[in-house]
Amino acid sequence: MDNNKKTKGRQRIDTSKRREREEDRLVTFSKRRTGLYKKGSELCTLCGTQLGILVFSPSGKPFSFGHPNIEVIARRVLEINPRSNENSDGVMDAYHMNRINKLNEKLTIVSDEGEDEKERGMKLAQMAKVRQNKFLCEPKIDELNDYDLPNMKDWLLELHGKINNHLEELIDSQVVGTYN
Amino acid sequence: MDNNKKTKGRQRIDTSKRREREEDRLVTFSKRRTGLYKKGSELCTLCGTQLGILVFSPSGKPFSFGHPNIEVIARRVLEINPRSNENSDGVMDAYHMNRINKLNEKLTIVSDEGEDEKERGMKLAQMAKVRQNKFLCEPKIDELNDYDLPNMKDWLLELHGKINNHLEELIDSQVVGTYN
DNA sequence: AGATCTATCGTTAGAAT
DNA sequence: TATTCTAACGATAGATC
Repeated sequence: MDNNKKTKGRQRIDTSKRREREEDRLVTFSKRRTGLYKKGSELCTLCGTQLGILVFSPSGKPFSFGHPNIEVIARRVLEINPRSNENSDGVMDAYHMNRINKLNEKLTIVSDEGEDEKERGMKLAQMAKVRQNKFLCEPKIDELNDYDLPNMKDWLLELHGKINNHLEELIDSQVVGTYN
Repeated sequence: MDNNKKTKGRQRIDTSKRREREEDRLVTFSKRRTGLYKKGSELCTLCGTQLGILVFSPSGKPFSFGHPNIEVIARRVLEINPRSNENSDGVMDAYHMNRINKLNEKLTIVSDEGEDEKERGMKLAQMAKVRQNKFLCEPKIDELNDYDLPNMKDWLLELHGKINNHLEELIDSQVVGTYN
C-alpha cells in the first residue's frame, strides 16, 4: 500500500465538543483566532464595513481586533460627532475619560513604552492589508429596524464591566514590576 | 469537451479589494457574516472561551453575536461581581443604567413585544448549538501581560459612543410608528 | 509559544430559487 | 433579499522545527 504521504493531513474533529487536551486547546485557539481575524478582515475589505471582535483566551486573557485600525475609527467618530464627548453623555464620559487617562499611564509603563502595541499593530496591518486612508463606510447609522440592538447593548455593558475589572486589577495589584 | 458540470464552483476573488457590484457586496456580507459567526462559535466551543463580534452591514445596520448567549454572560458577571454596578463605577453605571432602562422601554415597543429578539435568539442558538448550562470559563481575568488592552479600551469607547448615538436617534426621531 | 508543512475538511462564489 | 446547490478554494489538524 502507498504510505509515501508525509502527513495525515487535516483530520476531522467534533466542533460541538470542547477539546479535552490542554495543549490542543491552546494550539487550536491560537490558529483559529488568527483565522477568525482574517475572516473578519476580509469581510470588512470586501464589503466596506467596520467590525470588532473580542475574545478571551482559555487562560482568560482578552484579545481584540478591529478593522480598520481601531484608532482611526475612534478618531473618525470624534471628528464627525465632536459633541458626543460632552453633550448627551457629558457626565459619564467626563468620569470615564478621567479614569481612562489614569489607567493609560499605568498601561504605558506596563506595556514597555507602547512597544508591543506598535508591534501588534504592524502585524495586524500586514495580515489584513489594511489601507488606512480611503474609508468608505457611512458616517451615520440611520437604520431603525434593528433587532440586534438590545442584545448589543447588553454585550457592551458586559464588556465594559469586564474591561474595567481588568484595569482595576492592573492598578490595584501594582504589577508594573513584572516588566523591565 | 466535458461540460456536464452543473456550476462553475467557487471562483477566486480578490480579498484585498472591495466588491464593486452592490448586489455582490450584500450577498457576500450575508454569507460571510454567517460564516464568521460559525467560526466564532466553534472557537468558543472547542476552547471553552467567551467571544463577542460586532459588525456593521454595508447599509450601516449593526449586527452582534455573543457566545454563549449574551444574557447568560451578563448575568454571570453580575452574580460573580455584584458590586461592579455600584462600586468603582457607581456614578457612571447609575447614569448608564437609568438611561438604558428608558431606552429599553422604547426598544421593546419598536421590536414588537420582543418577538424578533426571541426569533433571532432561537436561530443563533440552533446555529451555534449553544448549551446554556455547563459553562466552564474562568470567572476572573488575572493575566497581566495584556498587549491588546489599550486597543480594546479604545474599541469599547468607540462602540459605546456609537450605540448611544444610535439609541439617541431612535428616541429623538420617534420612530415607533414605523412598526405596527 | 509560534512558524511551517501537507493532506484533507470546511467554506463559499456563482447561479438558481 | 436570504437560502440552496455544486465545484473549487481556502483553512487547519497533526506533526515537526
